[in-house]
Amino acid sequence: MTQQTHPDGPAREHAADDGPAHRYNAARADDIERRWQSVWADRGTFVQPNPGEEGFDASRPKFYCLDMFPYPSGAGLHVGHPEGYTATDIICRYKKMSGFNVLHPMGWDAFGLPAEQYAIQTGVHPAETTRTAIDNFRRQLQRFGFCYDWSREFATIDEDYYRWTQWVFVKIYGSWFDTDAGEGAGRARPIEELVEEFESGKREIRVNPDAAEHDGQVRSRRFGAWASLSEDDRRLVLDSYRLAYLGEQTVNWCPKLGTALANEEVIDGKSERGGYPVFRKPLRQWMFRITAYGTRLLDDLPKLDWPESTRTQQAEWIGRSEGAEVSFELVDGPEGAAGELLVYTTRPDTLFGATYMVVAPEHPLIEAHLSVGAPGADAAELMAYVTSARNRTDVERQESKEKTGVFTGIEAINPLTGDRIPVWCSDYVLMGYGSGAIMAVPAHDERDFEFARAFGLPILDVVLPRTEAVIVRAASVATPAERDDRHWAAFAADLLGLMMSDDDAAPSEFNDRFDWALHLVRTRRSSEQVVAMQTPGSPAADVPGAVGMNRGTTRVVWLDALEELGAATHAATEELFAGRQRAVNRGEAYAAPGVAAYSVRPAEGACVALELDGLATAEAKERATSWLEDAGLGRRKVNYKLRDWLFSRQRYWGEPFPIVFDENGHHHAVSEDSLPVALPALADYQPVESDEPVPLLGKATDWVSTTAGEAGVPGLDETARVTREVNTMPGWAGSCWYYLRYCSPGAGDRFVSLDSERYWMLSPRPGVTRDEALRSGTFDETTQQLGGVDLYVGGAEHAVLHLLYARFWHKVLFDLGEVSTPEPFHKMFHQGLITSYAYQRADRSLVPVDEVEERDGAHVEIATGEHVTQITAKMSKSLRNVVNPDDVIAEFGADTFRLYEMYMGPLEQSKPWDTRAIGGMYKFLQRLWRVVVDEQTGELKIADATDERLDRELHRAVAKVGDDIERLAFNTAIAAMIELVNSATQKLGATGEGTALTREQIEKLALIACPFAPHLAEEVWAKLTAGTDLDGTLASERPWPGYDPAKLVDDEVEIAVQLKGKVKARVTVPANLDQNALQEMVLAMPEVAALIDGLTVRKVIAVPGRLVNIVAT
RNA sequence: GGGCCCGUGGCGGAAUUGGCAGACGCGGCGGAUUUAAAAUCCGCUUCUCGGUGACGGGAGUGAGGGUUCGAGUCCCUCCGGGCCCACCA
Repeated sequence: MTQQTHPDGPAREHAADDGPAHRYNAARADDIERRWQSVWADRGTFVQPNPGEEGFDASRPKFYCLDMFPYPSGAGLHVGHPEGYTATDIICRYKKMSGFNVLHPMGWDAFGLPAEQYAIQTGVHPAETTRTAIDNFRRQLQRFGFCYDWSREFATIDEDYYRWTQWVFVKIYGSWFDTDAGEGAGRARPIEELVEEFESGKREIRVNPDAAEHDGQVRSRRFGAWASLSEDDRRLVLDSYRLAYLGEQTVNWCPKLGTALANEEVIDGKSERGGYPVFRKPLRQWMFRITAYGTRLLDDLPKLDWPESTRTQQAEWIGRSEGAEVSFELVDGPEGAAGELLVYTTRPDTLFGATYMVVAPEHPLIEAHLSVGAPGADAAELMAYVTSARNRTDVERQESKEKTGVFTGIEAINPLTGDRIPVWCSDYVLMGYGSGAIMAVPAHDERDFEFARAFGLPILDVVLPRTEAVIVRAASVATPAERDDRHWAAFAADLLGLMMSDDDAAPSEFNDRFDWALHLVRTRRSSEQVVAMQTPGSPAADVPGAVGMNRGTTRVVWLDALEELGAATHAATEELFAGRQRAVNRGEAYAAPGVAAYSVRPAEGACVALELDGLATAEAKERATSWLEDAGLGRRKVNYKLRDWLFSRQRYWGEPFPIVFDENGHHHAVSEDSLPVALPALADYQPVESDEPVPLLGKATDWVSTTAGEAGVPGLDETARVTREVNTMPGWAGSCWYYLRYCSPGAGDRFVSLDSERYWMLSPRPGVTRDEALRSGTFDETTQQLGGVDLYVGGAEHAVLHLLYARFWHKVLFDLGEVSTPEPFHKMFHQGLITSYAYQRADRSLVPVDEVEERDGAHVEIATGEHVTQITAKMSKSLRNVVNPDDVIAEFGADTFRLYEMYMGPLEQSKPWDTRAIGGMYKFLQRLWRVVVDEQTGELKIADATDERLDRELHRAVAKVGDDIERLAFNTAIAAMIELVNSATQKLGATGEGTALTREQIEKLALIACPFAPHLAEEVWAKLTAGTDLDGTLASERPWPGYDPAKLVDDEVEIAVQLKGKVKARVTVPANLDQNALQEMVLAMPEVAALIDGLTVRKVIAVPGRLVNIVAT
């Protein structure tokens, strides 16, 4: 007998059994669920009025709970969608029952590449396929009985919505980032204010020095009075400040998708969508100056209640680093080019060791140099290298980390050593970061080291590794006893351990720190920081006098030190004792006594001497930077990995830009009241696969070519010919602000109504009244919270995409006074992935689930009989383990589905789908039903008398379910209800015909079950209240039930009696005993006395309610 | 290569603050009911040793060590798995 075990195996028969007339089964569930869903819809149960609207209750606190709105695809909902949606549904229902005004909306993220790709495949217009998909998604979501306020539904493709998306773009376009405003952190201001500052002379007229799209030459240009400037010059300056600008930059170009992509959309050098190759290509595109917000996006992260991993990911993506920009003088630089090469470094302290320089293939210096024939280099070779680097995809660039490069023929001068150093060209330097050029310090940078080794460039040590530094120093101070062969290793290792510890008490200067460590080692004081190494068998234990740090570094330090001092280098140690010098690389020598972290060579020809000897890295960096600034050779600089956000796509299915170009090619924003710029209905939306961007909207020639009057461009003559921008916005645009629109989806005069936005987004926090929060502006100093959506649930895959983009838009809107909070999402939660079982052969290849069966408890591939191992994998078509929610609902009902997904495990964890386990939840609901409903008659089964034990369990369940919902632990909440129902079932007796719960108890049970299985709960509630005062009320509208705290504690508790930590007995004692009384009572008990008979009691630990631990020997 | 997270029965998981490990569910085994089956209800189900049995002994949260009266939980090392980032100077 074999058994199918794969998840989507044959339908389970028990789900469709006949049974008694009123049994809870799939047919009944279907009937109940559809009936209550239409009742909720008809009554508008989950319609939440806004402030000022009829039915709005201002006395209630608010709760804004947001789901990531889905991207409606043709495939319909998969089982991952309802996981997060059920979780928020439970919370919202609970919050509503607990007296909150709950905003819980749903809508559709409907513009974007996949819909367009799908349309191209099927030949059906994306507008049509998307609408069909939305209808299907809505039907599926409504079948779950989710408590969305459907009156707030919208799709990002609605003209009424994207009109405002375009409006936000115009706002950002019309803004600049004033780095001096906003208490030093910077703030967006309207561009008109910048013009005023230029006109009045308050601000020097020059190109924005932080603008990534301009090189140093443009940046250093000087301009005359504003009134005297040409239109082109004014635009050059203003555009360099605009937060949305047209910039020629090296971008990610994906020929297969026929569009450019943002950095965030490129993963491992391939497009996030489709996995197609991506090239670097200079293109003129719409960009957002998100880099201007780098500091604020980073600084506000710790104030958010977000998963640590997501905050870390964003912080790393923003990638702030502090360093210096250093100018290197070029020897015989190309004509016309500035005679300097600017680099960015985080280690200005290693400037002594810069033995060559590298520029990116796209660096302007190369272009200029080639244009004059690249003297000093093989011009053909250089040209070939630059060309091939450009034609390589990112994948190809990353495939081999082997360093390639060409000497440019140019030389520069190291300002500290005065050495002439060569300038190379290599693609390991990226044009997009820093200045696209580096000073190479091969001794202390792994990449520079590899490059230097590959091309035979000099390597010069300038930072003495800590370990070496300590050992060298130790050798110079060691007493004869310490130099004793047996003690030397221990002595040096102890010093190392202390030097490398992160102890706060340790001095920061290398020399002081060394003395501190030396003192501790010599006095052998067992302070809190220093504990003896007690590991038997460890190397330390064999070394006399060993002292180690009880820290993570101990063992590492030890092994390092022993290796350092062991067989390999013992001879070198001997040399140190002899006071001989230690050679390093090119024959440079460290001074023997007093050697510390740094070794400095005299700076031949340098104007000022830079002394770094003995400094720790942080201090050396600081001193080097100051020196550079004093010498006029560089400046302090903060850099970000974050690049400006490429915002245009050459595709059809997206929001058109509200931008036109006049006959001079100047861009103009469309006026607010001319919005929306409607997407033209293109019949031919086939993309053109090309090496050059061919925006599809170009095909709509009538639409593209229009007049200023037609397009609604203020400041131009009505009849002036203008051309529309033919790029479209990326799929992210609509999701950047949808959570705001939900606050007032119908608002016609504003993107969101002021009052609604303030109410739903600016939450009063615990201890702060709403009025106080409003008065204090936006930031709540007391709780350090920034307001925003109270709970946002969605996948972790958006950590650096949607969640970063939305924060950026929100901050701009905040700066402009359009929204009241600096952050959009206060609390973020990621639901885990729902995976599925799959099977793996011995060679790790995968087998689809339907080709595997279970024989004698082992999984076997049917075709070959080969044993396979069960693993978990992402659901995929090829593994044939995708589960369709519609099928599951048809077989068990939505309540069972909801319960099952919530019961699988912690919400944030990824969990495998197990079709067999669904039956468990189905049976639970059947039992719950049977406990209160007579399966023969359909009448309620109401007990006359309260069973005290059962009542305690009920109160406990009420308390636990409420607590567990608050902390999003739905699995344990459900377990508590199962336990209660199981107890009640037992009370029914063997025949199942008895009664278990009183009317009041059934009420409570129905109410706590309501957030989880709302349809079943309503049905029970309706039966219960028929003919009473509450007739016609809904369970969903009732308050969350209370419980009696007195019923949570028992009079007596069973505690464990431990003897030396081992449980030896269990005794029952009164629950209210304090520690002393408990100890006395337990020790006096005969069974305990027997335990300790003949032993001496050394110590007794009594923990009331838990245990008594007796230490006796 | 770097960062983050996780290892608990045959499986999913529970143990909220360092205090009786394995709640609850799946699967499995046994029983009641039934002409029979399904469904339902009840019981058992970490491993191991001893005992016909009620029961008793021992071990046990990836491995090893540490702190503690007491460790799944805290610290260290190692092993295994997952996720994210990845030439960012």
